[in-house]
Amino acid sequence: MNNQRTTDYVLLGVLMVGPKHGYEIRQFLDDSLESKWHISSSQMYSLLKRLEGKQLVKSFLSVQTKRPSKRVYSLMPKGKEAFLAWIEQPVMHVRNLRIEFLAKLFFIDRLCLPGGNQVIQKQIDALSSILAKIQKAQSLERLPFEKLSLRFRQMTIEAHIQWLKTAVVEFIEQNKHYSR
Amino acid sequence: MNNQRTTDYVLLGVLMVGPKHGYEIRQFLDDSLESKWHISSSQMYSLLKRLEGKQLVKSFLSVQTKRPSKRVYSLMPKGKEAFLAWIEQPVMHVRNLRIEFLAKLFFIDRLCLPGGNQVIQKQIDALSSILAKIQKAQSLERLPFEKLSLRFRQMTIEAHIQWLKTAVVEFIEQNKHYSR
DNA sequence: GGATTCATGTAAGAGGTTACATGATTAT
DNA sequence: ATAATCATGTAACCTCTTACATGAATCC
Repeated sequence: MNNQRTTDYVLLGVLMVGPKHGYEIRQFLDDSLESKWHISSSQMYSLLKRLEGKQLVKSFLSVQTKRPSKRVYSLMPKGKEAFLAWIEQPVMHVRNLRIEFLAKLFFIDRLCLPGGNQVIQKQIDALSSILAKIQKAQSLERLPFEKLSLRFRQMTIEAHIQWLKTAVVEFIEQNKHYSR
Repeated sequence: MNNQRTTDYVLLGVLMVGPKHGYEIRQFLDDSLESKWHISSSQMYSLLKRLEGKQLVKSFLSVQTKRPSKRVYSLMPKGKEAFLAWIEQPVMHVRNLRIEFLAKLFFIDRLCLPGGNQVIQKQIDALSSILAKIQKAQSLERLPFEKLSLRFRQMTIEAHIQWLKTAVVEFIEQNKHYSR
C-alpha cells in the first residue's frame, strides 16, 4: 500500500555511493539502513531490472572465476537527477514520514549532500500547512468522534514538527564540517 | 502493506450493526468511516466471499423485482467473537495506530460496546512498553543518526499516548450514559 | 563434513487498486 | 434525454513477501 516507489529511490541512493551489484546493495542496506529499510532480495532484483528499463541505471555482467557472475549496477545521470529531486521533495503522507524522511536524512548524512537544513525546513513547512488545514477543520467540526480523529492527526503532526526542529539542531549542525 | 486483514474486521464490525448486502456496507463505510476507511468495492465483494468461506459470516440471495438481486450478509457467532477479540487486542504496529485504533473506537462508539476505557488503557500500556524499549535502546545508542531515528519513534509514541489519555476523558466519559 | 557466504533468480500468493461490464430504474 | 442510483462482479495490474532452486567456495 505502500510507499509509491520509495524503494526505487532508496536503491538509487545506495548506488549514489558507487556502483554495486545486487548482493552488495543488500549488504549495504542490511548494515546501514537495517532497521529503517528492509527489502526482500527477490523484489530488489526485479526493481533493479525495472530501473534499468527506465534508464535510471545501467549494468554490466562481471564474470568471476571462483564466484557466480554478478551484475554490477551504476547510476545514469537521469537516475542521479531523480534521486536528488526525491531528496528535496517533502513527504506529503504523514504516515510515510518516519520511513521515508528518515531514509532521506540517512542519505543526506551518508552522501554529505548539501542543503540538509533546507530539506528539513521544507518538510516542516509541508507539515505546517497540513496542520493548518486540520486546525481549520477542527474548528468547524461538531461530531465528537471526528474531533477526536482530527486531534490525533494534529498531535501527531505537532510531534513530528518538534522532532524535525531537533533534527535541524542536532543532526545538520553537527555535519556542517562535512559540507564545507 | 498493509493492515494484515484489518479490513476483514472492519467488515465484520459493519455487520455487527445488522445484516447488510455489499452495496449497503459500502454506503455505510462511505457515510460513517469515510475519511478513516476506504475500500474498493471489488475488494469488498471478494473479502465478503472469503469471510463466508471461513464461516465468520453467512449470506442469502435476496431476489428483487425492480432491482438487481442482492446478497445479504450477516454475522455468524464465530464472526462476532473474532470481531470482539480484535476490538480488545491493542494495535502493536505504531504505524497502524491511527487507521486501526480509530476504527476500533469508531465501533465501540457506534455499537455502544462496553469496556471502552479498558481498550484504551490496554493500548496505552502496549505503547508504554514499546516506549520503554525505545528508551532503553536510546541510552545505549551512540550513533547520532540512530539516536535521531529512535527519538522520532519516542516522540511519536509519546504524542499517541497523550492523545489516548484525552480520548479516555472526552470520548468514553461522554458515552457513559450509553453503556448504562 | 556441515554451515555459511556468495549471487541471482523463479513461482506463488497476499492484499490491495483501477478500469470496465452489465442492465434496469429513477431522478433531473 | 441523460445522469445517477442500485448491485455485483471480472480482469489486469501493482508492490511486496515467503519459499524455494542452484551451485561453487570457503570457514569451522
